[in-house]
Amino acid sequence: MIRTVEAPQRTRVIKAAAQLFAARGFHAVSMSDIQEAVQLGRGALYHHIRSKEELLYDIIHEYIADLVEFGLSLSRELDARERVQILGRNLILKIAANKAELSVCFREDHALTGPRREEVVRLHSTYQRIWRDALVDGAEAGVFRPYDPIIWKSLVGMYFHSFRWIKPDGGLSPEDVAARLNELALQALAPPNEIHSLGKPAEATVG
Amino acid sequence: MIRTVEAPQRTRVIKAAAQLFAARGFHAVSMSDIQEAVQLGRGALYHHIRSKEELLYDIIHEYIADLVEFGLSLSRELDARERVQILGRNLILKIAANKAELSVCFREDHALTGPRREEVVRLHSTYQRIWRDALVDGAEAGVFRPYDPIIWKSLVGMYFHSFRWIKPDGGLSPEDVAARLNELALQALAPPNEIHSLGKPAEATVG
DNA sequence: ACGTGCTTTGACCGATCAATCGAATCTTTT
DNA sequence: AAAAGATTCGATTGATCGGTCAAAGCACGT
Repeated sequence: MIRTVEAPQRTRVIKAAAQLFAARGFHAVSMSDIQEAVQLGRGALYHHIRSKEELLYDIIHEYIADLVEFGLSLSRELDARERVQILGRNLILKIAANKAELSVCFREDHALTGPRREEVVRLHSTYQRIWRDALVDGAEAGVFRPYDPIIWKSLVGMYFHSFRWIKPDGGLSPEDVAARLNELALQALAPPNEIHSLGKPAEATVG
Repeated sequence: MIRTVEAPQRTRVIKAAAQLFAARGFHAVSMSDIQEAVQLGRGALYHHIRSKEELLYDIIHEYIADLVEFGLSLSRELDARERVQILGRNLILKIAANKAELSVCFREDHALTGPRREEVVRLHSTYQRIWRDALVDGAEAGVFRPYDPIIWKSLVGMYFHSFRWIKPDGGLSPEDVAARLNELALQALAPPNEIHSLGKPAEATVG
């Protein structure tokens, strides 16, 4: 058989597993399901991964680490409103582009145990702190309402939750979805009883 | 042994199962775990329930049906802003009062199969439609920005997501949490470039 | 004392789980 | 062509899964 530059098996396994985990949940997917999806024997499958849980860890870690990396690369010099828009746009585009993987990130993280779980929890809170910093800075600059942890959790949750209903190839492009969510968030964040133009949509690129 | 009016075993089983399902996820909890939690033998446990999945269904159905019932009881004559506040308050209070059960409602519904799954999906979309109607009515009345399904999904998702971080007995009372979320939502919903007083917090009681 | 009906027990069932292993096969290098 | 390394296979392991069953325990009315 002619070997084209097809994706290495390990990548195939990870991608197939992510789809299955997202659709049915980690514990509802058996290794036999995965082996059937990638058309490999039992031994071949375990030649590419160490265990079922590590397979889950690899999926989750890769994508959360990616979000964190992007967030940390943002300069705190930027206007808080712009920062929120850039963060929001990046998050929504990532979710739309890798729906299964990020669904797993947000829904199946509790299936991890021990050090793997701790590491993911750490990354998760690091990412949320990035958002929190933007809200705090914006409050101090007077462009956002006073910082409130409830608002913080709610707003981030609103973005996160989009993995449940986003249709990557639906009528509305992910760019549009991100823009509308950002507009909603910025209006919600504005100091009460104050009008201010919402500022042009962020033009920053997403890694 | 003196038989006081202790909760019937079935209720104990359902409550314990809800805690376990919420903490670890449906498929990660074995019947042995539940039997250990309620201190019953295998047979006694199955004397009170029909199957593991029906146990999950009972938990989910009861609480979603409760939300739907409350929502349907709301008169469409009410001002849309007030309706959103009443719906939001009811939802948050229910989540705070029954965190485990509602976490299961929102996170473990995909573990159901067949007709049970369909029924829960039906209830779920009925409840979301109640919210949608409020947004549509508010838009027509001019008190909300034009209706947009993305805003609809995002707002409802924001309320839903609170089950992840709410602490029922934390420093902030569920009433306060609901009030703040409602204020955030109403400001987000207001027509852009318009000031208007947000209206007094709803005083309606919650069933 | 006796029977009746609800509740509990724990051994037990077949199915399925994640993971292992030695051997076979294919690819690449020498 | 021969050796070396990477990849695949599928039978197999022991543990655990959800669920069943016949028999026993128990409270209570008669």
